[in-house]
Amino acid sequence: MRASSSTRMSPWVVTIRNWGYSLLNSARISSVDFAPSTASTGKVSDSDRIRPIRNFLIGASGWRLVDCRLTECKFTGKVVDEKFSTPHGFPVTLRAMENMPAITRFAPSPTGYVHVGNVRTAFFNQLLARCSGGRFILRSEDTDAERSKQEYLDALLADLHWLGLRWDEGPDCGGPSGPYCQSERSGLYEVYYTRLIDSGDAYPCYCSDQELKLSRKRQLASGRPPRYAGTCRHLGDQERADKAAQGRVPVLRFKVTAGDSVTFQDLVRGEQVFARDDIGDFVIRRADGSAAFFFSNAVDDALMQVSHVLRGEDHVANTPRQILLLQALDLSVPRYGHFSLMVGDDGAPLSKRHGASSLRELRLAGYLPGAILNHFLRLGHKADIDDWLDLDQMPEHFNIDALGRAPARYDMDQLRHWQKEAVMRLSIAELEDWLGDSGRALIPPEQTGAFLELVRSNVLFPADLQAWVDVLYGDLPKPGESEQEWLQQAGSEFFRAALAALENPAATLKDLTDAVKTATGAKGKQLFMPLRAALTGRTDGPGLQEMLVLMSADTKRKRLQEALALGQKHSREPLI
RNA sequence: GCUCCCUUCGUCUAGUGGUUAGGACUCCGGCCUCUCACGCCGGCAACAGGGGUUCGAGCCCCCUAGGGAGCGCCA
Repeated sequence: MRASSSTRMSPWVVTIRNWGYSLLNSARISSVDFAPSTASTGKVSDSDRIRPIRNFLIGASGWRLVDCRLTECKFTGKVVDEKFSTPHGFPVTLRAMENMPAITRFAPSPTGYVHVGNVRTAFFNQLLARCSGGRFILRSEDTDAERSKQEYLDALLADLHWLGLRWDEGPDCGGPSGPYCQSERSGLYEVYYTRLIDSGDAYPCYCSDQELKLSRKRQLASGRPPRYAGTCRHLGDQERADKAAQGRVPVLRFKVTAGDSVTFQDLVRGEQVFARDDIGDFVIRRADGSAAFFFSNAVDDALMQVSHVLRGEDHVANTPRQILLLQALDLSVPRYGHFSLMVGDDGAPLSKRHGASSLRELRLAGYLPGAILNHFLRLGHKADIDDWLDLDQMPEHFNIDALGRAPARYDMDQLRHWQKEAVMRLSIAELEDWLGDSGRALIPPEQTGAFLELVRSNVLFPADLQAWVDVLYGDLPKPGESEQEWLQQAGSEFFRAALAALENPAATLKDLTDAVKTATGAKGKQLFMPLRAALTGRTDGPGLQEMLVLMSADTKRKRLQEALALGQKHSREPLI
């Protein structure tokens, strides 16, 4: 969904909080809406936006104002602050944020089926792009030739597509900044390696795996954090030649020189400060010549003009490295935002034992895209409404400021709730897909629609639907305990009477109950439950009359006969 | 080991010094109803603990506990 910011001018919402000692003053002004009066003239300047609000505030002289913020915008753009004082001398800050299109990306490694945590990342990035009228890019980070597989990339694209996500640029659809697989971009990286080497920001490192491990161990043992010791930093040409002559193949390391700390404004966590001493020199090109994550990820973001990098918390500490790298290369630095990771229902990191951890598994289990999306929209993110949202409505309810900093538990109860909602919104055609060939074969075509409408509120997954197909058109499973109880309680007279009423194939539920009532005197639950149990094999489900209409006379007769047989076998026949 | 981050009902969360701490899911009760579900109405249920600061703390500061992340030729 694309919305240009000029046509999408919803009223600005101003929240005003008052401040004072008196309880009489403790009421809260909720919010005030301002329709931008100059919207029709096209471009609206910031001062035009702020003026009516300021006039209002000054007019509201009964209030002591501390802070007044414009919160209409969905994400942080250019921030315009205007400070002034009320007649009471309290300072007021107006903060207007100008909407800017965000170019976002999702950059997975195709080393397996896409994990639900990554799916949420992709989803949030798409929402951020859509809510600002920007672009969403999909980039495959397949630099690890060992683990990356084409089949996983195909599966990833298919699964995300199934979910309903759409990207404007990607490996399957191309785009202006291609190629979109890093394995095909190595040529592009050469110029940047060279630039870093020439500027002295990168150097070859000949340390072996063992040497590095040993060094790390030593540092750890002496209570210091494990960092690259800088062994190869100051190697002279001769030393390098010697190492090379020994057959050592160097990696390329980025040099993090001592200096001021690296600072950036995180979109969700606020200011982040990292001491340069805490960042060791890191590898940007492996011995086999392939690009390391820090490098290719950051360089590609810049080359693809990504404006906002929204990713999981696990990348926070990577960010200063990437910023340093981009600055050294004189490439543009995107805004970064790190939201909390998703954890299992026990608070531990998501893993196999928490059940479905890949999107593929959820899909196979029968979960619907809308259910997953509605759940994710509210996991670690506060949507401004609790009701169901269609995918195309979601961008306007996404807010980067509403992203959480605390880990969010992935809760199946909540997912099931959204699944229920999703099933209720399925079209008949979509429900029909759930039937499968075996189900379709059993149902008379003219009844399909009525059947699906009838049972949908009792269905969560395709298997449930299949069960109802069997109830109405197929064979019943062995009756459960509570069903048996009802059948035995009713006795044979009960079912003989029902069977007699079925002589008329068009007999309604009322016809049946009338006949049984007359014969046995049963009423209420004693009357209906045995009938339900006998005819459907279960004590729950849609309206019995509605089901009877769809069932064939044969089926009904057969089931009553079975109930009769069971009743005769088990019940104590009346002595008279 | 070191650095950083997080902690409000069982769960997802609202909350930016004065709130009867709000909503959603789950659960329970009621209505509807032949049953279950749907729907509607209602209920249970939380500020991790301890110290400060303040007239007043869920919100600010410190400590403790618990959880998470990072410190790779993984991404």
